[in-house]
This record gives sequence, structure tokens and C-alpha cells, in this order.
Amino acid sequence: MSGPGRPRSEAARRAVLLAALEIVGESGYPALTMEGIARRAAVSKQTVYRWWPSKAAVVLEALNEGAAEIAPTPDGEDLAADLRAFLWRSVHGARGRTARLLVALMAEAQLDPAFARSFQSSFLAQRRAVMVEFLERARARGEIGPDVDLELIAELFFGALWYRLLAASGPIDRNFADELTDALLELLADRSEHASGSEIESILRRS
Amino acid sequence: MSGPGRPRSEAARRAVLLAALEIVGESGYPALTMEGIARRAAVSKQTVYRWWPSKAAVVLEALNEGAAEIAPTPDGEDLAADLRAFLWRSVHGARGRTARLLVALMAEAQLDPAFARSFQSSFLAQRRAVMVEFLERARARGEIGPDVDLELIAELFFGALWYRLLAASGPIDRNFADELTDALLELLADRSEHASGSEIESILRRS
DNA sequence: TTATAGCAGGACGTAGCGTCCAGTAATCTG
DNA sequence: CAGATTACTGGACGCTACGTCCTGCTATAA
Repeated sequence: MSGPGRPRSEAARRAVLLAALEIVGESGYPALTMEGIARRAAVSKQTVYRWWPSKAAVVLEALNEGAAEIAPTPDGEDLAADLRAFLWRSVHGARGRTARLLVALMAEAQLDPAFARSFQSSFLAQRRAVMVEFLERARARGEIGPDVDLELIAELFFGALWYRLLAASGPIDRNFADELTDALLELLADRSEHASGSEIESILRRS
Repeated sequence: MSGPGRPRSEAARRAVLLAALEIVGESGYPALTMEGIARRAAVSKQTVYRWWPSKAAVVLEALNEGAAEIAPTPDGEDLAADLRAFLWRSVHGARGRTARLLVALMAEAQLDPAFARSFQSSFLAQRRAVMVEFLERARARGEIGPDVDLELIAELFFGALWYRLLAASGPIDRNFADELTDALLELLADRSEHASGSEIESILRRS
């Protein structure tokens, strides 16, 4: 398939990703530099710039590389149990070493518009989509009413999770996941009279 | 009051804060540097380092300077209306120029542990506390049941707001504030049987 | 008047930035 | 095999900001 010319070195690619992870693990993300990556990977600086525009791009690829084995979400027949499992998996996957990478990438996305686009589309939006699809399957089984905004539910969850990560407002543990599960289940229990009543009220109040 | 020696120059202080805001406004936060601040403020670099440890600290002080006139939250007798007003005020205050400052500071907090501490304690925790106190006053009036975790409510709100800011997942407008208001009101409507049932379930499920 | 603290102006070495070049290495096409 | 094409190395480049230091001057309190 690939045209003429020397093919890209897979060894160099892996060495770069590994070096980046090692440096972050040992010295923290702020200490990561393109020069340092090239040195540690024993690779020319030119090669690094050839394939990645910034250190954040390197880290994002390393992260996606490791997170390739995301097992699909198992759906049962009990929304409460399924959601609890789903949220716990998500919360559990945002701890320790991974947590440090996540917050660093989110920070970088705020400072680098080009990286922001790839991070938002190739990571954040993906995660939201997975959750929304999970909820839509439950709705198809009749476990969620038609009047609940599933996008909003997903945003409440990821918002709370990211807030804990970024604001260090509390532990990211099983209890946190359970509290969120209970709250979201309450919102998913579509008591339509109350819900539509509330919407009408808000419309009136706005005028 | 102050001991001997030349007093701190208020003119220099204001010049530094103003210069920082101007540079951010014109060229964006990433273009802000300590050297640039000193140049623009026509102030010695030494003076800047004398009073602020980092550019983020300068911006945080400038932000707090401008946000000094935060009017106290008016409590009425209707939780729904009060909460709607409260959330809208908060959402409205996180837009435009201020939004750019906020995301930059949050980003910096992830990369600079020393700044993270001051940002979390002197800003994020403050905002949460104001909201929790607002909710506690409503609870004291009997508008919120005793079994609702007000800290969690506040975290859901700020989480969603910050997520919109950082992930650019949607517009930060009146409709967004209203959706959040409706969702939180639903959670604040303490239907205790349902809630405690859910908690018991979660305890059983954990064992 | 003297001690004390703040400010201006500039110099310093360090380090990463992002780009460029010349030379070498690996692969496809004819 | 020969030539075209692309990738990788190694080093160099100017640039900019970093954070610290020094000298001399200025403004206030005791």
C-alpha cells in the first residue's frame, strides 16, 4: 500500500511513546519536553517533530495506545446495576497514573487550540458518546422514559468526574461512583408529570 | 502599621495587574510571560517576582480584584426561583473574557502544584461554599429535606459548568442554566423512600 | 540621621523552542 | 540493478523566557 521510500520506523514510534510515559512518571508532565523525549528515546529531534506537533500529542497517542483494550460495556436487564457498573468502570479508569495524564492533557488543551480540537474530538466526545449509547440501549429496552435528556445526564457525570480530577475536591473512589449512580438514577426515573411541569414553569418564568 | 522601609508601590501593583489583563486580552494567556508583564507595566522584572511567584498568580489576583463586587445572593421564599437565579448568575459570570481567564487558571493549576493550592482554596472552594450555604439556608426554611447531600449537588453543578468551559461541549447560555436548574430541583425534591431504598440497594450490591 | 525595604535597570547562565541542513539508510518502481 | 522517494541521524542555528543576582537610587519609620 505505502508508496516508495523508507517506511516509518515502528521502533522509533514506540520508543518515543515509551520515553514520554517514563518521563511523566518520573518527573511529572511539566518536566516533559520535546527535547527530553528525543534524548531519552535515542531518536532525532527531527523525527519527533516529524510525527507529533507537540508533547501533548505524544502523550495522547500513548494514552490511546494503552486504552485500546477497553472492553465493551456489558448490558444486563437492570438499569440500576448496569449504570452502577458503567460508572464505576469509568471512575476507576480515571485514577492513579492515568489520572495524572488526563489532567495534564486537559490542561494542555486549554493552552493549545490545535491540540484542543483533537483532544475534544478524539477523546472527550468519544467517552460521552459511549455513555449516551449505553443509555439509549437502556431506553430501547424501556428502562428510561422518552423525556430524559441523555446528553445532559452524560454531561453531569463527566462534569462531576472531571471536576474531582481537576479541582481535587474529594476522593475518586467507589463511594463517589455510587453517589453519582444514585443521583443519575433519580434523574432517569422519568416521572413525567413532575418533569414536564417543571419545564412549563421554567418557560413561564423566563417570560 | 507597616515597619520601616519604603512602602510597596500601589501604582506598580496596579500596573502589573492591568498589563497582565491587557496581554491576555490581546494575545491570549499562553503569550503571557513574566518578562512581558514587566515590560508592559514599565516595571522591573524583579518587582514582579518580588510579589508574585508566577504569571498565574498575577492573573488570579487580577481576577479577584475585578470580582470583588459579587453581590450577595438574594434569598426569596421560592427555592425553584432562587436556585434558578443563583445558577444563572454563576453561569453568566463564566462567559466571555472571564471564561478565558478561568480556563487558563484551571489549566495552570494542573501544571503548577503550588498555584493549584491557592487556586483551589481561594477560588474553587469559595464558590462551592457560597452555593452550599445558599442551599443550607433553603433547607433551614424547610424547602429541602435533610437527606440530600448538598455538597454533591454543588459538585454536580460546578462540574457541569466547568466541563462546558473546558471541554467546549456546548453553549454556556440561559438554556444550559435552566436545564441544570431543573435537574438539581429534581434531586432536591427529597422523596425519602425512594432515596433510602436506593442507598440500601447500593450497600447490598457492594458486599 | 540612620536603618530598612522597595524599585529600576541590566547582566547572567540555562534550557527549550522550532527549524534547517548534510549525510546516511531503507524501501518501491521500472 | 539503478534511480526515485521517503525516513532517520546528528548537529547547528537564532530566539525567547526562565529565575537569580548586583548596583545604585528612593521613600518611609524610628
